[in-house]
Amino acid sequence: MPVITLPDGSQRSFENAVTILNVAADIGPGLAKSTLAGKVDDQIVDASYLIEEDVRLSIITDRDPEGLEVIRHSSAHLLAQAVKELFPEAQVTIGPVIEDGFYYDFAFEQGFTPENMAAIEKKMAELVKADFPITRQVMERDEAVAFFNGMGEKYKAEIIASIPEGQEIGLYQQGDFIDLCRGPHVPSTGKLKSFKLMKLAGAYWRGNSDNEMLQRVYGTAWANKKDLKAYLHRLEEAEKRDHRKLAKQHDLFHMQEEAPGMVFWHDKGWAIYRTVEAYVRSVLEEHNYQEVRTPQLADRKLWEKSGHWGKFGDEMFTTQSENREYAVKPMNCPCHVQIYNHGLRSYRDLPLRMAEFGSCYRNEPSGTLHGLMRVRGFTQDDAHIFCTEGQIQSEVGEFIDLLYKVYADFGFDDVIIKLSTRPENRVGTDEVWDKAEQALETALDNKGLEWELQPGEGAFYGPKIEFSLKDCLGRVWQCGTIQVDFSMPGRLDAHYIAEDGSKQVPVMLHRAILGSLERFLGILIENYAGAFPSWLAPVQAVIVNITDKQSEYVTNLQEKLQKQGFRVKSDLRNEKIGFKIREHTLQRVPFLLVIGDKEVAGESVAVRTRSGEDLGTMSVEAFIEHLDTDIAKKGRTV
RNA sequence: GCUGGUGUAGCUCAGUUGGCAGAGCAGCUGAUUUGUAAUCAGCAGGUCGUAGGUUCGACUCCUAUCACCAGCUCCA
Repeated sequence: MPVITLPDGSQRSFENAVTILNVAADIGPGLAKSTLAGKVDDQIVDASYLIEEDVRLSIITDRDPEGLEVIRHSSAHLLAQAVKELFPEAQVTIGPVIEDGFYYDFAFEQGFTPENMAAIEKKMAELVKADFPITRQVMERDEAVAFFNGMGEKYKAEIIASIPEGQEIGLYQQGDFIDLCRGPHVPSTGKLKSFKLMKLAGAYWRGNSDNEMLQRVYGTAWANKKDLKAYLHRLEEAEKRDHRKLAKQHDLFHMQEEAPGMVFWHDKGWAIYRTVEAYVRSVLEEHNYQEVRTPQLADRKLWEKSGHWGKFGDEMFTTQSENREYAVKPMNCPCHVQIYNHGLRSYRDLPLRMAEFGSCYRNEPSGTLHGLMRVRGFTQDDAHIFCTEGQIQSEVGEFIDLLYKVYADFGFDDVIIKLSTRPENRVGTDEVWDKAEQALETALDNKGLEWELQPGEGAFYGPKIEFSLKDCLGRVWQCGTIQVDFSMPGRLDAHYIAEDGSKQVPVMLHRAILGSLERFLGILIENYAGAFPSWLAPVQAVIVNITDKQSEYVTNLQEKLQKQGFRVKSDLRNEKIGFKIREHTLQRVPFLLVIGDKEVAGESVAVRTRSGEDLGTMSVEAFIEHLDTDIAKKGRTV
């Protein structure tokens, strides 16, 4: 005689065991109709789940986040059912829920075409209309393996075979389609109404590139048509912020076939780049970094000694001259050690912070190139801190503070932090790794930051913290990093004389705040959708005349502002004022200074912002003050 | 690198069954001297990514290749 406690604290008791659907029906027919699943003592289960004891229960409908998750999960199954009906020879594998949707991987030799996708989507709609009940049954593991093998579903059988022995296997059936699944699912296919197949892609079986490639179908699914439409609209809006699109519209940079993965910066894009670089340089000076410059090419022997050749040789560009083989530098660290090694270092010199806007080239696989985000030629705001083991903790702490200050200046506060720890293949003793990992972890925790652990993802020489930002479509790109390195200083013979006169090997911290300037600019462009705050804007103001009569005043004013260091252009074209305003507003110039006879007479400017706001007529000095204040704010939102 | 898709004017995109390569915007020329998001008229603009092939004839069909796009793998 179960007593069921509902979220509002009310209780219902039943004579016999009841399903969640029964309880919902007992509360009201409307609720029963919209019931998708239930949460029994914090565990999400099917609506058909039989309650036999006293429990706490929440009914889950499409209004609950958990309900949406169930919808997406069931949508993946619906997709699989549709595929199996249209292409019986395709084998099912896995179909998880992801952000905003789901996907399902199929083993299907001939591959799907876009036309197939349309047919599959149509079939899914038919299956929804048929409203098949979705039922759960349980099998023993070995029985389930035999069952799926019997159907020719060898991938499913393989998945089940990897589940620990003796465990029960949950199977879900809808129509003739049966799939292994931990569930839960919606009660029937008719509950799935707002979905859309989005894209088709290859994906390796079990995420391993040594395995065969499966066909992955991505879809999105929502509680209702309105949410689906809103999502598609959101996607469209996000795509308008794509930095590659904005680069064309705002004439920032371009790339072309002859130099894949390399950037041709146009003057407006380069103006932003230069501002960013100058800003970072000033920050480095404030924080006692020395700036250096090292060669683009170095003899292969250096890279062999540093370990790069052995591990990353495939991704290095090489060239030769007079029987010597050179490699274009993919990283700056070996070169920085060469500067460190020039002369005898004392413990008094440590920590020694050596920075470079290091121009690097890496021959990245063609399929990984992506606008400014993943390129072959890039510049890092790289630095290496040579220090003692005892200094690691404070150096890492200081770096994190610095990074957050810089990110805030650029208007970023949503930073994704990951800590990657010791991989299987590594150098150094466990004690040293313990210390290094502990140092990074403690530094993060001391700042009260939230971070995700990535076990085994560290570099072979030491653990690392990654700081990532998202692009317009929510894709995550690593920007900043700090890595502890116990290996390279020793390999490259770096030493210092300790307090007791002994010769010691320093620890090296690899660190970058922005990461690659190219990638960071890509993120910046998308973050601001091309409307840069005035400290970054390639053109901070455009002066426009109403008629030819004001040309001289405009030219003089432009010169005056340029002399004060502002990036100012004038537009003297014989066009109507509305036309000019439209053009410069679309170019997202922060301020437009309109000059007519009145302004000439009053030695003033009429100021209009790119958002269409009219700041009125003011003296030139007042505008300069306004612009100065705006620039000083940088990208900070508070 | 792998799977799928896409490549036509500076940009955004049409181009039927294989039969003379199109539009809008931008550009140029002229008129217009204009007060806060598009003034009007005219003129130009192309080896249809590249290389082969099929065909009387290829932007269109086939093969290869390069680049780009989405995803996977990778990312020191």
